[in-house]
Amino acid sequence: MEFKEAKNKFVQSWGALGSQWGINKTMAQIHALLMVSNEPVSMEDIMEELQISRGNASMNIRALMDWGIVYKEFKAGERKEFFTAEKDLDELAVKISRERSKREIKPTLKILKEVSSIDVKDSAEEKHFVDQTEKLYDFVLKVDNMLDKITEMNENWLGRMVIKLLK
Amino acid sequence: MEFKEAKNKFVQSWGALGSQWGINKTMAQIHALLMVSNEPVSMEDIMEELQISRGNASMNIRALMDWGIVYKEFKAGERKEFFTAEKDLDELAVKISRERSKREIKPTLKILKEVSSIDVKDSAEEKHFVDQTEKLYDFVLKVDNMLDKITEMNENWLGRMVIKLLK
DNA sequence: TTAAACTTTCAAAAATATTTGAAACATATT
DNA sequence: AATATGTTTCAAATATTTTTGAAAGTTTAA
Repeated sequence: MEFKEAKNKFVQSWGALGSQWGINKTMAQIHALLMVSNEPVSMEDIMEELQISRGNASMNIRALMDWGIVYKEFKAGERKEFFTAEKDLDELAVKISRERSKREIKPTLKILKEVSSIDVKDSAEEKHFVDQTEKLYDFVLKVDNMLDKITEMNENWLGRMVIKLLK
Repeated sequence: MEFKEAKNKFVQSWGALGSQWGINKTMAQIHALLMVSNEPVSMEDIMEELQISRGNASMNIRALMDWGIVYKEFKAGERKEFFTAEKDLDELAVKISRERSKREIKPTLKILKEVSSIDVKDSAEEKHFVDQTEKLYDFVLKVDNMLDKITEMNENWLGRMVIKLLK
C-alpha cells in the first residue's frame, strides 16, 4: 500500500467509525484528515481532498472547533484560514470527555433525578421503577465522576489507569 | 409528576440519548422500557407502549438480544414470548464494552495497523502520517485493553476504579 | 395434517440527517 | 468607496436510516 491509498483508507474508516458513534461522517473525516496532516490545511484543500461542498466543510469545521479539537491558524502573508487538529491523543480524549459530559451526561442525570423523584404508592411496578432509575442515576454519576477525574489529572492517565487496574 | 408521565419521560430520553450515541432510537426505547419493568414484557405490550409496528419491534428486540442485553423468557402456560433486560448495570456495562470492542475497536485496530505499516520515503508528510497512526494504534489498543480488564474483573469495577483513581 | 397463534423478513414508504450551492456577510486591498 | 478574497448561513435537494405492514415462516396443539 502506498501513502495516498493509506491516507484515504484511514480517512474513510475514521468517518465510518464516527457514524457508528453518532458523529457526522464528514466531521469525522475532516478530523482524520487534519490529524494526519503535518501542517495546517485550508478549507479549499479539505473540500478538494474529501470532495465536499464549501458549506459542508464550513459547518463541520465549525462543529469541530466548538468541540475544541480543531483550531484555526493564520499563516503569515496568507489571507485565508488554515486549520489544525489537536494531535495529542490524551488531550483529545480529555476534550471529548468534557464535551460529551456537558452535552449528554449532565442532561441525562437531570432527567434521571427527576423521574426517580416521583412519589410512589405501594405498587411493586412503581417501586421497581424508582429503584432502577435511582441505580441508573448513581451509575451514570459514577461514570461521569470518573471522566472528571481523568480530565483533572491528565498526564498519560490512560497508561496509569491500566497499570492500576492490573495490580 | 406521576408514574406514567415519569416512565414515558425516561423512555423518551433514553431513546434520544441512544440516537446521540449511534443507537437506533427504538432500540434504546425498548431497552429503557424493559429495564424499568419489574416483569417480562410481551412484544404486544412493547408495540402498544411505544406505538410501533410489529416488524420494528421484532427487529430491534432481536438486535438487543444480539447485544446480549435483553433475554427471551417463557411464561408458564403462555404461548407467546416475553422479554426482560439485563438490569444489573455493571453487567450491562460489561456486555456493551465487549460488544463495542468486537464490532468497532478490533476492526479499527486492524486498519490502523495496516495504514501505519506503509513504507515511507523521507517526506516529512509521510513520516508524520505513520507516526500519528502508530500513536493512534497504541492509544486505541490501550483503551481496548482497559475495557478487557474491566470485563475480566467485574465486581463493581467502576466503584473500585474511581477509588483507585482518587488515590 | 391442519389450523391457530405467534414471529420474522424485507421491499416499499416515511422520517431523519446530511449536503449542496448560491446569496449574504466579512474583511482586506487598491 | 469600490473591488477582491474569503467565510458563513440556510432553504432546498439528496442521501441515509428507520419504520411499516403484509407475506412467509415457525411452532404448538388438536
